[in-house]
Amino acid sequence: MPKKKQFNETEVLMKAKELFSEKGYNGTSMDDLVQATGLSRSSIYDTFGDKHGLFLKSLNHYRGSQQGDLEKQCARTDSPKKKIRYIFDYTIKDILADKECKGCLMINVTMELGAVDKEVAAVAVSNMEEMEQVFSSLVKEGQAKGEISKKFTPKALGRHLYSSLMGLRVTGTSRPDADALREITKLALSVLDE
Amino acid sequence: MPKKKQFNETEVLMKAKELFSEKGYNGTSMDDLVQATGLSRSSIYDTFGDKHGLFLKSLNHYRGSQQGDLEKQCARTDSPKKKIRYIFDYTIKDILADKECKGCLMINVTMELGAVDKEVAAVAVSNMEEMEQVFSSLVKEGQAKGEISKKFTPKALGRHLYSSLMGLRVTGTSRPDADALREITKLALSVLDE
DNA sequence: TTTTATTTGGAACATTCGTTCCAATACCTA
DNA sequence: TAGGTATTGGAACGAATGTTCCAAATAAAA
Repeated sequence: MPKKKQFNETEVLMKAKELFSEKGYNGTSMDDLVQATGLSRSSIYDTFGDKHGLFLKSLNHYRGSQQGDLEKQCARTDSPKKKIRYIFDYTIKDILADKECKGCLMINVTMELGAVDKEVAAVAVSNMEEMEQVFSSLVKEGQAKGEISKKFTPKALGRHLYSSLMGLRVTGTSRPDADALREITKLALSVLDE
Repeated sequence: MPKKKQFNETEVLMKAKELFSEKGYNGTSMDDLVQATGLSRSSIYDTFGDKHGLFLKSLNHYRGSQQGDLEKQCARTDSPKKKIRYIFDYTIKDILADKECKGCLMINVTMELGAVDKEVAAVAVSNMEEMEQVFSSLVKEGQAKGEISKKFTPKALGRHLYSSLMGLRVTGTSRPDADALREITKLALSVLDE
């Protein structure tokens, strides 16, 4: 009996992500969202509750898609060390493909809202810990295989790698220079060698 | 003949910096600024032009004070390598002293506004290049003295160090854990050794 | 003390904000 | 095809936004 929704929720979340990335949370108005998504206020409020609800859904969807990209890169090889390298390489590609320099939604809103929006802060921490865990697991594997130096613990290296990846994104958003980003990656990953 | 200004412009810029850091540019209202600074709208508009003008002055003042802190740390020793270490140590202290987790104004607004505010983007790039230059000069000196490994060029190390410092700030703002930040610093600086 | 230039407080402005509401529409089921 | 339910568009809301304006207050100079 009910009429089906005329839009694809995922597409809406992706368009919202674009807007929030470019203009920030507070810089994006409901009008912007209505225009960009093409649907009406009623539909947005009915589906997502309010602006903050849409934003959080958009943020979580972005997080999921990032994780998907990451797994895709890891699937390209069996070598833990190469997986790490592929993650960094992919991030560089991602930065360079972002012509408007919108940056990474997760980092952007953590910096914009982290101090005042506890929900956002919690998502950021959760994401960070998850990423550190991913890296430290890869390091552990790599060390067992003899690919990665045992000079530092997996935990320390996991933290270092994630922190370096964030630094790369911040640097790359301000100055999307391929050579510089590759150089930074090279040095960040050099602690895995020898 | 003229009546003197009843307030200290620097103090106003510092209070504005606190607000912009905590709530972001778009999240900070003129009302917030009036309340926090204690002066009236007229005085703000007469002195700084408008909200954006006050914001830019506040951002540049913050940049200057950061540079001052940096020089202070460097003055503590003659060793270039130790200067670099002191900069990182001071940054960790700075992060841990920030109980509300407001973060670094420069990074925050670069992430919030970088894509839409060209003036902010330009300040961010200028700051980044200046910092990279500071680091690479220190590296060059350190390499000449034999304190720092010559495995990588000063330019590459300068970029790496600044990027790592940004990563440290992003990580530390979400999770201000002293041990983790020290560990990250240790690995970031390990490329200077041997 | 008087004059004068400047700052100051607070009211007022138009605009934009996020949100709500309702009538009209459109789809699915029977 | 007819009925009923959920979606949809757009008008409308009050609150908050950044900004302007002017009269009153004030400190320095004459």
